Amino acid sequence: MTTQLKNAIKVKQRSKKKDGARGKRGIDLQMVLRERIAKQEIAPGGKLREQELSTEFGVPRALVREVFCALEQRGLIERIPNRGAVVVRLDLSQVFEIYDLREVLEGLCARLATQNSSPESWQDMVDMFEGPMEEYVKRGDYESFLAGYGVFRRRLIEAAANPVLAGMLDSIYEKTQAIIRRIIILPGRAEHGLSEHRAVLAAMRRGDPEEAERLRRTNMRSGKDYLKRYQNFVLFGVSSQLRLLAMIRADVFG
Amino acid sequence: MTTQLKNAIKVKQRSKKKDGARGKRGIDLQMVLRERIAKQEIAPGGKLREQELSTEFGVPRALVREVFCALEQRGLIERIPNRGAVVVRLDLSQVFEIYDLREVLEGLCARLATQNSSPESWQDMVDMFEGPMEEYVKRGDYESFLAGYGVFRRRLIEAAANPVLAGMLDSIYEKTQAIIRRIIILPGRAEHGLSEHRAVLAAMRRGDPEEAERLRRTNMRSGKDYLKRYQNFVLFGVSSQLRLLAMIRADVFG
DNA sequence: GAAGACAATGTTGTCAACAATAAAACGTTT
DNA sequence: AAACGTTTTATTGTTGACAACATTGTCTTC
Repeated sequence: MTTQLKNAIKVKQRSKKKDGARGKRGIDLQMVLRERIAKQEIAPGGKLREQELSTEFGVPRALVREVFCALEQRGLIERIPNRGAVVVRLDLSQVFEIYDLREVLEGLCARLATQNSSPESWQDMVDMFEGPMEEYVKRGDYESFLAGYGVFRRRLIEAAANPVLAGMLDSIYEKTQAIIRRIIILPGRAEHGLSEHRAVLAAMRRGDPEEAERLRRTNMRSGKDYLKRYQNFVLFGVSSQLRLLAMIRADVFG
Repeated sequence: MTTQLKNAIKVKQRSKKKDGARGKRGIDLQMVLRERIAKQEIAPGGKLREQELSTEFGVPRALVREVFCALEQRGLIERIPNRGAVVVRLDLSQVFEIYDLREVLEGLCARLATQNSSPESWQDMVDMFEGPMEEYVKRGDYESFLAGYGVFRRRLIEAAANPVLAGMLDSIYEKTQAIIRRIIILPGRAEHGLSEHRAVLAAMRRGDPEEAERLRRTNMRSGKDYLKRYQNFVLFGVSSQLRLLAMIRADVFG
């Protein structure tokens, strides 16, 4: 019976190095596909063929299949019986539903983050939103703005220290990423968002969790309102850019 | 090219009947396993062998594998490289994390449900919580109480009409189900819960979404507080029943 | 008698071939 | 020329065998 104990020890020692190495390829493939879907490199409704991906990435078809299973659970693709996998097409109502969810989840995230960390630790974020981010908005450099926002968001999630919450936020954020890129170019949205983020950060900087949650929620809700207002232009994309410009003029000058 | 059109029409006609029939076996297996895990028929840390399930249910091993993938995504099992799948073991901190989530999600659910339905439609629930449920609590019939609560909860989710929210609530509820069965037997918890549910229902009955959300959140939070108070007894189960009884006496008479 | 190497066993991961299905193309009939 | 049934093709779903791996038990050595 001593051998058993000994073996158990050996296992403990070995179990660490391999932990991360496993499904590596599978995770890689999943990440690539999630990115492609988020950036709409594969259009909504587009097909994903098993063999195609299998050969492209040099992984067994069974692995592609598993990745499909994971993506299906995340709600990014839909698998129909003998027809294969297609990227899900978000309709308007679903987007609003997701915004309702983001409202409460991001709110909770802000509250937890404020509770779990010292007020001073947010100073660098305050600085970022005072300086660089303001520049990005003025210049219309939305990519940099989004990148900065991404950093802020990840800091919040990390500080909240709630893995399940983190998973949920990830899974719905990637669904709306395509939409966000269209909202942010709307007239005044970036400026509005900037000041809202500053308000949230101010509450966090002074260590007020409840207020941070409340402000984050109104932030999300205003994003939803923007979407509601300009929904036609956001959803039907490039074809309506001209009409959008006309509407902006009417909105600003009218 | 007319043939193409014709075929397309044929497809539309046929596509309905088969939609639900597909992954039926897979979904079946998934449901069975989720139930077993929720009811702790498979203990936390227990192994799930692919071949074993494959033969037991008469399904191909690949299907078992897919189900495992889905369960892993839901966070019910964990798959380690070449060792197989084990039921995840919830530690205390995770349970509290999940309660934070339930607080905001069930709150949102109550708000949406109130917004989307007429106040009168909740009358039957009010009646249930006034009459039968009170009886169950008095008799200590916790199974019936839980069943009634389950009905209420499903009505809320259905009325909220937000599929993504529904999915999230399901996925975290089944994780806590085992815990809930231990909380409800705590001194005074069922009575407390009953009056809180009544308060939520009253707000819904008079069509006040914000108040319904607020009350539902305090309801969840009080559940969390109960858990925090009696955590030692809840987590370590039967072995501490005697100590629990002693504590109840101290709590009630002391 | 304990420590380490080594083979034995069972389980998962991978792969390739086959069957089932659905969409499309084709040909026939009216 | 349109409607219908049949065949063809492409793709997924399934099956079984095999390889890789981890764990356990045994054996040798000190």
